[in-house]
Amino acid sequence: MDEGAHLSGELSSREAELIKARREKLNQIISMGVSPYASFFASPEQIEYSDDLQRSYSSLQPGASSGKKVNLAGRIMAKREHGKASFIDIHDSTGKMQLIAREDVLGKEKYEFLLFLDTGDWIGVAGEVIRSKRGELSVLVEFYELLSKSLRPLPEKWHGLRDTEIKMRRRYLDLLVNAESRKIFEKRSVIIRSLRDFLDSKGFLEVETPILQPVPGGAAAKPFITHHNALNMDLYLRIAPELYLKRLLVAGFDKVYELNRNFRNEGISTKHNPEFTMLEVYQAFVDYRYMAIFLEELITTVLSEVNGTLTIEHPKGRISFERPWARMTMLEALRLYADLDLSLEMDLEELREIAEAYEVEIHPSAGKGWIIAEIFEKLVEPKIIQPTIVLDYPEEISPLARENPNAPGFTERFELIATGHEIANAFSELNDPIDQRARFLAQAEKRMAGDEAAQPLDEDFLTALEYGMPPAGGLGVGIDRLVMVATGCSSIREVILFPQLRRESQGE
RNA sequence: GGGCCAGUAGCUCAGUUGGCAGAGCACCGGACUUUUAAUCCGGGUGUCGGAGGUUCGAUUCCUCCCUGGCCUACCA
Repeated sequence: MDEGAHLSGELSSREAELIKARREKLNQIISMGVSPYASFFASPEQIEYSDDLQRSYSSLQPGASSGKKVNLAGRIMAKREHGKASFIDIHDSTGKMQLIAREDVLGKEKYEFLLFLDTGDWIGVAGEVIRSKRGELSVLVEFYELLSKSLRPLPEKWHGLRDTEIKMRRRYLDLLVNAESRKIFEKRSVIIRSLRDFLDSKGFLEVETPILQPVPGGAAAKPFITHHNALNMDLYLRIAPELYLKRLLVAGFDKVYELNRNFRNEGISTKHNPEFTMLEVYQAFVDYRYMAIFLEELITTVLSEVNGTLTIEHPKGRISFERPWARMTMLEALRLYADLDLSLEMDLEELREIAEAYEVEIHPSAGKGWIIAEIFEKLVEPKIIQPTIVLDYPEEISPLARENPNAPGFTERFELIATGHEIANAFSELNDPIDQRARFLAQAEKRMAGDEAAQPLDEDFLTALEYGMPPAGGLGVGIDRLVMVATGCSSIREVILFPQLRRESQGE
């Protein structure tokens, strides 16, 4: 026995008793010759949804009968027994519908069997749409069929399921009883559909590139490693699809995107899940300034569609995504938010001291650009609550971005920061194969110096670049983060259906 | 990795300055033909996260462990 007993299958006596009672009912049902797991109830087009019924019969008066017979299927969520007439709430995917069961309609035997069923059981019913005397739209049950017997008790109906551990480990229970949780994932679906619609309407091609990559590139992160037996080679779960999408630019696709799952073998937190969803978009012949406008349009379109407004009530305050968003360079942001005047002209030592003074830890191999970015991330990023385009990231930490001709040592790169987090990242893509090789070699030096996340040289990618990649803007949007912003959630686990958790302890 | 907080019935939560463990919902039995957190009557179902320790006695105090949350670090 261990702390996870209630989750890991060993049962305390109370739970065992509840389950035992339901199993006994199950046996009783079987012995009556009734299938507890019927294969089907009706064809899909014959089954109504509860919210459709609510709309269609909105004018039906209390106490009135519609004369219309419908089929409905759902899960029993509540029973109110009143002797010879009872009320049963069932939930389908769209919401709740009340069933009215009457002994004089069903006959004694069928009536009693219906009430013998438990909350959690799935049933299909047929009957007339009526409105009860108290005004609740209902189906007067004339026929029903048990579709699936539930063998475990549901969480409480009024408070729902609060325990965050059970919510995440048994997300189906959370979604089953907590409408707010369901709403988050419905919104997530709307967001993703809206992103696709937007990109498709702009003529982008949706593509799929390898998740198993021989060289994990396109971002600075530690990868998961796996092995292909037949080829006898190690492969990496991608940390980003970037280098493959750029190969497609070389190929001549000038507008491509991939909604992709990335995998990074790093810490788990309220902002990090080992696998997360990213949208990457590449468009030829544009630069990062264009991508900033593109991003504004993309995000505002999606937010309007999902929320009907560009204002979001967030734990960190009211956020407005009205355009145009603030724009500033990283150095300007450091001046504005941290009152720090930094530049690449300063000595490395001086920058190190400033970092130390603000308790910003830096990697021993970090150069000036990296240190400036570190200071920005620790001191400034959390303070940027309203959407802000932060421009010109140091070249040292941007090995795939084009250098900014107006700001030596910096690149044409921006991130969208909001609610104190990075939401999106974009640059004018580096398409010079000679420069790209040099950047990779600089990364290799960092790797030698102990920076595990430094980007490895991808010879095959360089070969592609040598054939000629058109100038292009690239954009990555963290979809989980975007959903967090759109739904006002402050933990990434709330917007991922099955977030990664520690394995349940097996006990001692 | 470090700090703080939490874990009590199937669920949501009280509580015990160390002395037989509590409520609501759910569940079981009964009444009820219009309820909707139905109501009424009766029933408490538990290894108080786990293992040790202190004690006449530990769910309560101590130590360690497990799991989760928040903060922090890491994730440039």
